[in-house]
Amino acid sequence: MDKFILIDGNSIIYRAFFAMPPLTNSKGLHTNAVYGFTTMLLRLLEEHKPTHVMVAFDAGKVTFRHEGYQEYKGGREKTPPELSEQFPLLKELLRGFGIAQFELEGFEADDIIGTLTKRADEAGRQVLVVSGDKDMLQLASDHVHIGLTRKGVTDIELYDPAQIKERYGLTPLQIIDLKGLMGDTSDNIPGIPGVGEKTALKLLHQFGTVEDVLNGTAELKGKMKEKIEAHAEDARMSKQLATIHREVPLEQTWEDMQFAGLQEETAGPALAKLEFKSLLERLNFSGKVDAVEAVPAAEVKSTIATEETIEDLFASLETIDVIHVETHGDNPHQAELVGIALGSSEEYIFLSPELLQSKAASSVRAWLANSDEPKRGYDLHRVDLALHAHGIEFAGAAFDVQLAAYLLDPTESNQTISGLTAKYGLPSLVEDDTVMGKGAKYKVPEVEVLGDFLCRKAAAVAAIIPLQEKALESDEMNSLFHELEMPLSRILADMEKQGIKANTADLQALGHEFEEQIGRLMSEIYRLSGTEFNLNSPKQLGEILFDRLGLPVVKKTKTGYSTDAEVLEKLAPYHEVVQHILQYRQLAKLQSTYVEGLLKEISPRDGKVHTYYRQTIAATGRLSSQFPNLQNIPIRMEEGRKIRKVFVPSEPGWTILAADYSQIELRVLAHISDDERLKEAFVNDMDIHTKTASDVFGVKAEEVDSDMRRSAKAVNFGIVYGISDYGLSQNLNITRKEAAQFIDQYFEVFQGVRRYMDDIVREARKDGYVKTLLERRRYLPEINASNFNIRSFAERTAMNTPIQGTAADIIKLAMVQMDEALRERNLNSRMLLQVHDELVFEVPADELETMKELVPAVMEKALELSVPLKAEVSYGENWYEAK
DNA sequence: CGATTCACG
DNA sequence: ACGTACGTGAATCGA
Repeated sequence: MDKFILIDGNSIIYRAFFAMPPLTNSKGLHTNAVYGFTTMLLRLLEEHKPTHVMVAFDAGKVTFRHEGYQEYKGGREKTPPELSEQFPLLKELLRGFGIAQFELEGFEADDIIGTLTKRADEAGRQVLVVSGDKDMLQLASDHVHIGLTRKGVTDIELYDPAQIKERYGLTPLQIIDLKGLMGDTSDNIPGIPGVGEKTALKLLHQFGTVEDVLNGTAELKGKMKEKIEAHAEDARMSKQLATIHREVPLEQTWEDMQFAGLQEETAGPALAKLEFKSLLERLNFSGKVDAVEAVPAAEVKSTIATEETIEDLFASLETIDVIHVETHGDNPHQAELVGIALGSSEEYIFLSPELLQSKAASSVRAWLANSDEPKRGYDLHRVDLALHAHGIEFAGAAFDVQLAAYLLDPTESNQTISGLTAKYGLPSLVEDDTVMGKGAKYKVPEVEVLGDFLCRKAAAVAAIIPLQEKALESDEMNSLFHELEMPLSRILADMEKQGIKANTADLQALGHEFEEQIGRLMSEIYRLSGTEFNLNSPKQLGEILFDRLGLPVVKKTKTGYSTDAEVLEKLAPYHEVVQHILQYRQLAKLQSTYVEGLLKEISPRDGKVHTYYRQTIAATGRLSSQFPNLQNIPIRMEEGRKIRKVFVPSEPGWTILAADYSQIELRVLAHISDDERLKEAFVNDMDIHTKTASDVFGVKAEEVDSDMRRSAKAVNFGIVYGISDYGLSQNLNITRKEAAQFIDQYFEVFQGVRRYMDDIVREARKDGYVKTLLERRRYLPEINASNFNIRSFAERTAMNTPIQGTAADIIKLAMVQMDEALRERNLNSRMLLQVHDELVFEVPADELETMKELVPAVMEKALELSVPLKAEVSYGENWYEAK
């Protein structure tokens, strides 16, 4: 016999949300309510083995109930965004489960269920209704049983008419009268004030219905009588509101609810996507996305090559397009090679580093170096550098799984191969740590284990690729990936291998200068504070300044007194020592990070520093630089700027040439906001801060003084960062109110910018992500957070990311085009560094004139915007001179 | 290993 | 009322 289960979706997900502790997936999406719902659902399916299941949802904001009573559900708190974002997740999961979902514009879930149960009564079908709402009891009959959640969601109490009688002494229909008298605060149904469940039950036992109670008030006396007579109309209306509508125009039929049991192929991926690992296990589902495409780990064929077998093995592989090179060590220029696996789909061979270096593997090395042999793998940029460091050339990177993962979600922190197999529901991979250990315990296992492990990694990469290709296609990032990031990855590797020459002797000399000054400052500070202590310890410094010297506390940190530069500036007038501490801090930073730090990074082999650009870190699409960081070499302060003198050309007679974009972020903003005033400023190549000041303060450009320009500059920065009055007030040291006025005036003038800021936040709320001009995306799961701070942060990010990210897109384009231009013209000049809006080259004397024109020209036409891009070029004997 | 500070765009 | 400007990496201290 058929068994039907009808679930009140809204009611249950609400219950689940408040019953479950907070739970978020790796993307930051809340999943606790869906989780609670799912556990309840699975239990129902197991216990009742239904043949038909349906989940009903409310649809539309205004229901017919509002027509008679505007305040219906009025007092109710707005659905928390942490819950709202779970509705789409639940609906997708139900699709994966093959469970019908009904909704009807203008009606609530209980009306749909009311209608279906009436039909069930008429047709004699056995139905179970599941809800968290007691109102549902009014639907009970011999055919219709009601399951109400009890504490939490998985515990369900079943009611038939007999049990309702036992519990309340009422018939199912009298449940409506009960609510008519009591009301319901959660739905803003008034009822009769002062009448709770006890009184209402007594009245109903005595009279029967609301109408009978109202007609029979003569039999009552005292306060009770007065209250009921005064609120008779409320009671009638409340009863009406509590009555479930049982005749809605529902087109779906019983057939539409058929449930054939959970299918692993669809339910598994749905659960995997939500990261409900415990439920996958409970159901014994692997959670793989597609049984056909997935490579069962057990089927990977791995062969360990030896000097004797490598030639034959290599030749016997039909196609080789996947490689996995395992390296060890953070700095790819110094990384050890652990092993290499190559092959395709399910068949791989493994080579030890020794074998790869040996004469026997020369054809493998030739294949690696051949750019016409496309290679797909994980973090090929690192592979390229690590192999290069061991004298093995690498070319032909065609698909980098890490880079694709970064584009698909640049904030994903676990972009490892095993993280990706989990994300895509592929057969799981043993963690690196498990096989090799980590930190001091790191140990390469014996070759059989290692070879098998690396071949499995390669097979996992092969399985991930088609899924990423699909995702890149649907997110419209094919061109960004294949035409920008992949080519750039090779260019970065070239720049890093090339390196930039650093003059060790000059750097050491500078270090001696700093050393001397630091020594003087230290003794002076100790003398003035009357004691010796560890100046590098903010904790000890705080004790000296605030406890011993009694200076006023300006700001505190989580752990104690704050002693940062901003605080010290404010303390300077109180005590002579503070100025010295500021100077000490500055020099100590230069000494430890830029002199000592840089000296450690100069390669003894070629006297150069080889940084490593990370292409998959910054959430906005920027690069970052490590070992050493060459994107934060001092420039703002003269003492620090001297560090730049040690960066020199690597060939005698050559020149360092640098070109930087002028105001690229504000130009990007002018383009994407389409603000007429801002565009006009750039079309006419005006000084943007002066222009902003003159517009905002309403004075002529000539009348803008340095203070006004400074304020305007701060506002422009604020705009790019996603402005807030608080941030601006901090920066300009003015009150929040004044800052707010500034911002208002700015938006009054630059109305297109205001519109952009409003639109982009709205877009982020709607889509859950923002995009750059080249379709790079960044998800902002916190854009709907209820916490003000968290939400505000996401809103500023929504405003800033398209600007910073598009600027990053543009300079990356310029780098790819610059690389082509150098090749086309057979130039020997080399691109060495990128510093977000600046490119640094070394240029032979006979190419200087060409490069002075070429570099800015390429940068300026990298991407056409509605305003011109401007690049300014300079050159000299070292990086300091190229200013 | 987290917190603090500070260098850059 | 809420209390942060956006994006990074490196050095140092101290639990």
